[in-house]
Amino acid sequence: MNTQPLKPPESQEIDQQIYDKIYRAIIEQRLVPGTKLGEKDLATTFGVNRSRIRRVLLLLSNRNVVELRPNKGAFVATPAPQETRHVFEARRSIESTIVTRVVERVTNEDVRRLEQIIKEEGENLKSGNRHNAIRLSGEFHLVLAEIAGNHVLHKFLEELVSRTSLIIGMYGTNPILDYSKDEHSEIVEAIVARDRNRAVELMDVHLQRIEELIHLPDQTKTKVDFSELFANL
Amino acid sequence: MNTQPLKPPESQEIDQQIYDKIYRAIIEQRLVPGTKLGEKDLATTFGVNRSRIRRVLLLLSNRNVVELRPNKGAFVATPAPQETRHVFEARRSIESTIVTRVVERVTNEDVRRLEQIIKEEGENLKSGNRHNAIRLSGEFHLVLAEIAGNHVLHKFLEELVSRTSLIIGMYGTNPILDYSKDEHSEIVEAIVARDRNRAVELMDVHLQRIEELIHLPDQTKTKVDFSELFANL
DNA sequence: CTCGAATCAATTGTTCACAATAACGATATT
DNA sequence: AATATCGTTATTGTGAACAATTGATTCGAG
Repeated sequence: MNTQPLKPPESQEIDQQIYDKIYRAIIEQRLVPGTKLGEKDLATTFGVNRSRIRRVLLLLSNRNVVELRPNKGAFVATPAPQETRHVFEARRSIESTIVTRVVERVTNEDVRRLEQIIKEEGENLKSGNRHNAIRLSGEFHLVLAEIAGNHVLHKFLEELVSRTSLIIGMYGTNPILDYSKDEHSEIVEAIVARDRNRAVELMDVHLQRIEELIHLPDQTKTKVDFSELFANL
Repeated sequence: MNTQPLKPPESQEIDQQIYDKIYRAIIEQRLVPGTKLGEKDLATTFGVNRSRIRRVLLLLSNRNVVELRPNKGAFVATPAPQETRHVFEARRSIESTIVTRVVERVTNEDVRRLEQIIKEEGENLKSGNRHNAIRLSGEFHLVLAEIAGNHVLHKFLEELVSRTSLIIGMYGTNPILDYSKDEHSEIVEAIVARDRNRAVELMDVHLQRIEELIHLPDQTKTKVDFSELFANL
């Protein structure tokens, strides 16, 4: 299958491959928030020049997956607790539109694809393969965006899903994934039934439930403002 | 006012300034879609190294404001006609949420700010300063996003507004700007009256009207698929 | 022993020269 | 006259050397 000519990969494609690998490692939580991403290390492991890595890290930071601290290097992003509200509000806004379009456009083939993902979600969860389970639970939402047929919303949701994954990695509680599979099933049911209102409502509730299971850190511990604290001492 | 120490600007800030200047020139339609952005030219005009320009152009392309064609260089993005639907659907989705939040949170100070923008819109339109009028009509929407207080949605809308500007630059018809000022006024009225439904509806209609005034090119002329055309000849 | 300064190693950031590619134009060929 | 071929020039892309910054360690003074 297409062995002989083997055109040399375009420079852009190499970048994309490296980008995807780092991106995936992060959203699968193989790389936890705060992990340092040294340029030299990455360059040697991917067998490329350092400048290529820098370019990829710049783009990842532009999508809030990586944090670039000047003169310190790149780190897996550590989203602030306050971002949670914003990310989930944005998701509810965008995914409500997506679900609406999906109900209008979905084909039998699409439904099969969604059900396949849900099935794999269950399998990976049961077998304890958390990395795959996490990725698949995000994948479900992204496939919906694909079916909706709006590239712009798809791209936005991609960013939101990855940020959600980081937030869960930092503040998430365990059972978040446990219910996802069933809730995804319900959503697909409503879609198949062409019940727009129910599908949108279920998606909304689904996202709300996840947000509620995020355990924001105790403000008293983390958000100490020293300048104010020591002002009168 | 803070003249003496004059700390040397951080490297990141220089990048940001250059980014902003190019970005602004594009959304104000001083640089029309398709214009070539030569690295050397930009580097000399901004008095910086070429690598800095490359970095900025990479980020601009990542936001769909600039198009990077390999080995050819950077060009002001030329959005495809099909993108129009996607961009406007995304805008309606996001801005409906934004308006909802604004109705809940708006202060008198905010209202004054919005009215100021609308006033300037009118002035610049009347005096024929199209560049400023364009920027301000986008600014109105971005200030709403600010008032809504959601950084994520604000960032998304920033990208959508700039893409809208490019689309209008390519396919827009003249009277698009003429009604904007009045429609913005109506929206603010509804916001002040805390009438959520009306505000959302007005925003929706406003965006729909703009989309309708975009004159997509005649498919018969542009979208000639030669491979299909000559298949049986 | 504690604190602080100085040195050193490692990493990030910048610059610049060179390689690769595309664009252009002139000349040659049919 | 239209097209092809070749060489020249200009522009983009890459890599490696160099500079700057961080932070870790050592050493010495109090």
